[in-house]
Amino acid sequence: MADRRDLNSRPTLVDVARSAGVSPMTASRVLRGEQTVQATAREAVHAAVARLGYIPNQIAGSLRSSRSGIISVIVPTLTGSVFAETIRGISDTLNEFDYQLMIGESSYDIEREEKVIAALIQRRPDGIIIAGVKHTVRARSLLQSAGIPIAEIWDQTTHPIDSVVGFSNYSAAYDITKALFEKGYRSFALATGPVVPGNRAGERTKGYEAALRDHGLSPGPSIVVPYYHFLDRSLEGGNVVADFLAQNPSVDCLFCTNELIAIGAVVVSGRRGKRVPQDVAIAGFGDVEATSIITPALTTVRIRGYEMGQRAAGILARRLSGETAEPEIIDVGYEIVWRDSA
Amino acid sequence: MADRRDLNSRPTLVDVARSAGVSPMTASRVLRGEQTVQATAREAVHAAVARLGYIPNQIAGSLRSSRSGIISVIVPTLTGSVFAETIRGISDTLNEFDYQLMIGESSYDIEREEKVIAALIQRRPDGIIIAGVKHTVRARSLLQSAGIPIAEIWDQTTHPIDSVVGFSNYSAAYDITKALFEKGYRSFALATGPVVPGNRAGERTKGYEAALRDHGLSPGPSIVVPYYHFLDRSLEGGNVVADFLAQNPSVDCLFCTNELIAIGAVVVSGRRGKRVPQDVAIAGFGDVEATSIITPALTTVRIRGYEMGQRAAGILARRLSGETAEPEIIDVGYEIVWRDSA
DNA sequence: CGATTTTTTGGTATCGTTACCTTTTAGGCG
DNA sequence: CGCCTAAAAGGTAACGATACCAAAAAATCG
Repeated sequence: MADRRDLNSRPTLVDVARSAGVSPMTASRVLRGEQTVQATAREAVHAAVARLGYIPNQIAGSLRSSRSGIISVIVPTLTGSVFAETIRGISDTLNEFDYQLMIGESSYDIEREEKVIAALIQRRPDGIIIAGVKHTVRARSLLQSAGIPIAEIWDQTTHPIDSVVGFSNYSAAYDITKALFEKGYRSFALATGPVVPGNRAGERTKGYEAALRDHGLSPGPSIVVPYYHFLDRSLEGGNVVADFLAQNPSVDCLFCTNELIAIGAVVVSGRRGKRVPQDVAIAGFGDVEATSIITPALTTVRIRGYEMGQRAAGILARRLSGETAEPEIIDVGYEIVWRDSA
Repeated sequence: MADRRDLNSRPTLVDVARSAGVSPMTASRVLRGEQTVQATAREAVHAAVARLGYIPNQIAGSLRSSRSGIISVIVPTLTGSVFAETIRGISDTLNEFDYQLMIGESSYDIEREEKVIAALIQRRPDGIIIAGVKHTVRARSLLQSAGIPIAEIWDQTTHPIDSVVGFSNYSAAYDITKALFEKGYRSFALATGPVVPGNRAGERTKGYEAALRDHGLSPGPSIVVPYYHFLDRSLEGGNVVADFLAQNPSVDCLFCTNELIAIGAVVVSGRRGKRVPQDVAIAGFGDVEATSIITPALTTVRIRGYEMGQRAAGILARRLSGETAEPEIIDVGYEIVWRDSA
């Protein structure tokens, strides 16, 4: 006996309508929850749906209505909880509005980001949330001409594509560096992820350097940690930074532009017998959950990752429902959190 | 002046074809990389695409070809790195095959999981990867009748829906408990996430209890930590477990069915002056990155999360390319990792 | 109770691609 | 050089839903 599933494929809305004794349009209205259908017809349709095991084909619906119900999110990485928090914020908010999330990873590389954007736009998302404000020229133009609301997050910029929900990475780095100076540290060093002018690590580095300059210090030694070493099981990033500190024994305060680097540095330094903050103070940037479990606990800049996701998703949802029409620029700020490492 | 974007909307493949002086079918072939098009035509199409800024509408393509290029993934949570590793494995593998990821969160709730499955299936994914083997009846039937390859991961089962890539949570818990017994511990306690018969926490609990029984011990006291406290910034889960340990001072070995609970327990216990493992040994389950940064480092069961994602994605990709037709059952195993906490 | 308005329902065309089949063109060969 | 086969290009219809408009049914009213 032949396989049923191959012969008669999935039922369509037309099958449901026929089985319910109504027109396809009426069935469609019932399934979309329109309130203009008589109770009897409505029940007949629901019964037919159950009887046939009908599952709407949203691809067809999307094509006709040009609404896909998809929001695309592009983040540098899914590793670690830095952006996971943001994605949770987006996801929690979007669930209320029946949008689905489609996630792309740019791997901290704007060329790759461009490819990801191109791939995602072909799926005609109703909106895009993208981490960062630094993109390739073509990526910008792809986003701009997509004709959908865009929210750039995790940064501020004077030239937004559309809406922005972020904070000033420059100011945050400036402020914590200044605060560390005021606390008495004088010999600074920097550990950062790869710097490209305009990216987050770059902005933070500039803020750090400006704060030192404004207080009469020159930027101390610095080290770049590749992103895939930010925090791996082997603590390779931490080792690299600890080596760097060993080579620069006069440094009394290490600022890390990235929380995962700071965590690695604290843990490895501690294991090598360096006392934090007595021998060297360490400050981070980001305040992820893992920060709370290490000893000493990390002095850092708290970033509102979940909130940025939530608000960006809210902006898109409101734009898409027609509730608002204007782009929004939101600064969620940041907060310096003093703990034990500096 | 009216907004251009509203008047002349996006160019379509027909526009590209006209502009290139070929038929839509030829243009379509070029864009899909079919090798049966003459070089001159191919170049003309590419030129037209660039000229018009054409972006393919994959929704239309999907409808016609009934291939969406989407793989749906359903995980209990995006929080923490437990499933993030798996998602990375999936994402890395899928990128090679031009599939996009669509992620749903079930929040450790099979009723919610059912809703998520229903929502995702309407988008007609080409395959589904789902964490866990315990589903509602309707969820199972939805998955089964979807007519697409399914991979259940993170578990083993005697009644797979289709393919399975996992390990035996029961055996893993049994083995580590037995090993702890052999190390000399005699007074056990359990900290677990919510247990539902058949879920991962339940299987691990059963393995733990069976091992104790087989060695002549009765299961000691136990405590359930709600999943949203697994590891939050406030270490609430850790506090709850530390309180529990304080009330049960005779316990010499705590087994946690969840790595995040174990991390919280180790950190909070340490801060409260309890010596681990001298006063109480603690063992975890999962071996996430955060495990490597706490003191004492955690004795645990290493789970191959990344590998499970990779292999599940590989299975689907091979099924979809027609390379294989049969479901695969893969046991990726596990490994007991002795560190300092037990 | 008939005319008019309002509410429900239905018919038709269409979204933008690609499957499938046919026609045209190029290539191979005695 | 013509015939036959293979390769390339094109025409048409269809995927399954919904937008839009028209028709039918029900409700309202003088």
